[in-house]
Amino acid sequence: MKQYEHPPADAFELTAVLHALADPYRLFVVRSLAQVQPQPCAPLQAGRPKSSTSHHFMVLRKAGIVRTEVVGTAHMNSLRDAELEARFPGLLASVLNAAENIPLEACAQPAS
Amino acid sequence: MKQYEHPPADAFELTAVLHALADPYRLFVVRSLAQVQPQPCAPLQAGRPKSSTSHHFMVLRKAGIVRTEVVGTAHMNSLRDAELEARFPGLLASVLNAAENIPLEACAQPAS
DNA sequence: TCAATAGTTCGATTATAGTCGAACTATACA
DNA sequence: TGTATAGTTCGACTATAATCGAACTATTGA
Repeated sequence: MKQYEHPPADAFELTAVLHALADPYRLFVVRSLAQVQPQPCAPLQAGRPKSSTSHHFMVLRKAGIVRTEVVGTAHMNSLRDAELEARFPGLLASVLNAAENIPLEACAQPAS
Repeated sequence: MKQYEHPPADAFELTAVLHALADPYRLFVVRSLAQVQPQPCAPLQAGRPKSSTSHHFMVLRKAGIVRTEVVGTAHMNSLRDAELEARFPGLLASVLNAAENIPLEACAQPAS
C-alpha cells in the first residue's frame, strides 16, 4: 500500500501556500474538505477530467495543505489544518472565512 | 494631477488577493509598506527595472492591496489595510505574521 | 522653456501553470 | 484470474504571468 510524500510542517513555504489557495478550483477543494473530512478525490472532481483533478491535488499536497492517505483504491484527503495553524497561525482560517461569501458551486466550475 | 483607479472594497476578489500575495517580490513590497507607509515605488525596486516594478504595483492595486496617490512626480503607495481587514478579516495580518520568519531581503531578489 | 525625475505603456520574449486524452498502476472483489 | 474502480503519469497544447528595454507622460525646479 504505497503512500504519498508530504513535506514536514517546517518546510511549508508561505508563497506556495498562497499560490495553492489562489486557484478557484483548489479553493473549492479546500472549502469542501473543511466541511467533510476526509474525502476521496472522486466526489470533488466537479466535472474535470481525472488528470486535472490529480494535478490540483498534487499542488495542494506539495504546499502542505492536504494530506492524502491511500486506503484501498480510494485516496482519502484531509486538510493539514493543525500543522498549518501551527506554522502560519490564522492563515487558513481567515481564507476559509473570507471564502464564505462565495457560493461553493461557483468555485468549482472549470475556467469560464 | 491624474490619479489611479482603485477597486471599491466590495469588489475585492479573494483569489486575486491571494494571487497578488503569492509572489515573493510583491510580498516584499507589502511587508515593506507595512513597516513604512506611504512610500514611493523607487526605494522598493530592489534592482528590478522600472517596468517590472510598475507591473507588480499594478497587480497589487488591482487586487485592492495597495492604494497609489500621485503627489507631484512621486506615486505614494500605502496598504489598504483597513479596507482589507473589513472585507477579509485577519487575512493580511496572518500573511504578514507568517512572513516574519522570512528575511526581508531574501524576498526582494529577482527570480534565482 | 528645458532638463531631470518618477513612473507608465508597449511589445517581444520567456517561464510557469492549467487542461486534457490516453496509457498506466494498484487495489478490490467477483 | 479477470474486470471494474480510483487515481497517477505522460506528453502536447494553451493560457497566463513575469521580465525587460525602449519610448512615452507628467511634474518639478532651474
